[in-house]
Amino acid sequence: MRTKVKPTGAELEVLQVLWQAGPSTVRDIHNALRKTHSTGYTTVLKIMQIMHEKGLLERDASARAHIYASLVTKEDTQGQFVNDLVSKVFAGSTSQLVVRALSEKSSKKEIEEIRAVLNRLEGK
Amino acid sequence: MRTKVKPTGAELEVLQVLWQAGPSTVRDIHNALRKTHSTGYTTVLKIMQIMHEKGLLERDASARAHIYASLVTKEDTQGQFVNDLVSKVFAGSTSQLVVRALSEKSSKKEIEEIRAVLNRLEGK
DNA sequence: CACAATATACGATTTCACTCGTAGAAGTCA
DNA sequence: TGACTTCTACGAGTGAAATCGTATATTGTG
Repeated sequence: MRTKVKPTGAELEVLQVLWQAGPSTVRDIHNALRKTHSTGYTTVLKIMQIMHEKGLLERDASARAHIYASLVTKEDTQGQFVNDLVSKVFAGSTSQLVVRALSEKSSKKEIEEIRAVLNRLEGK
Repeated sequence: MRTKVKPTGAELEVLQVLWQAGPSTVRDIHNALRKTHSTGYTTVLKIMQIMHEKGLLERDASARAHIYASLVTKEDTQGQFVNDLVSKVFAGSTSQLVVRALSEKSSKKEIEEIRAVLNRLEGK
């Protein structure tokens, strides 16, 4: 059963860091995001608190600096976004999404990667 | 050159109707949306006025009931959403998006459709 | 012509995402 | 201990999206 909560843009960025770095403090996340963004510390704190309320993150509050961890996987979340896009923009057709994705950007390397995925799926 | 304005959710629904039905009045759009939604007439009107201001729609105001038409194509708009998703959720990797899309839903028919697209892109 | 129906225009409201400032608790260290 | 630093909690403000009510103009109809 998949989570019903779809992360917002800012929440997604927090999740990206957590997926990559594992359980982290607000300070950790803020430092990671600082490299590309200019959001204040308390902003990140607030977002993570809300994510905790929503059930996106779990929190270990035993230390002074709470440690947050993601409760949703990268795969599930990506799937959520894909399904949402397919239903809202592509009338439910996954293949239409793929067609559009391929005609937007299509390096030879990516096309080969995708062909390999297809072969794997069909081989079963 | 592609438009920079990304339609919102409600705006997208108006566009879907316009792409399918061609130039229409607010009444037309509202009737079409009524089947699945329960938004009031003036809500649709307001949204379309804003879309006109944003440059998403053109408007023929010569008759009393203005006739609106889309200024953006379905293909460009779909591409906008796909590119946005790829950059925000898939770290810029189109193939990762495709992989995820295929593992979410993958009927045999859709896989074949996608393979056909790949063949066309690669020049066979 | 007068009335009802229907159009646009405009503004107010609500909700949500995001932002940040400030207060106060809890550690750090000279 | 006292002065900093670094946490969390909390509330408030901003802006965008979406909603709808009301006013006013125009059209059609009896």
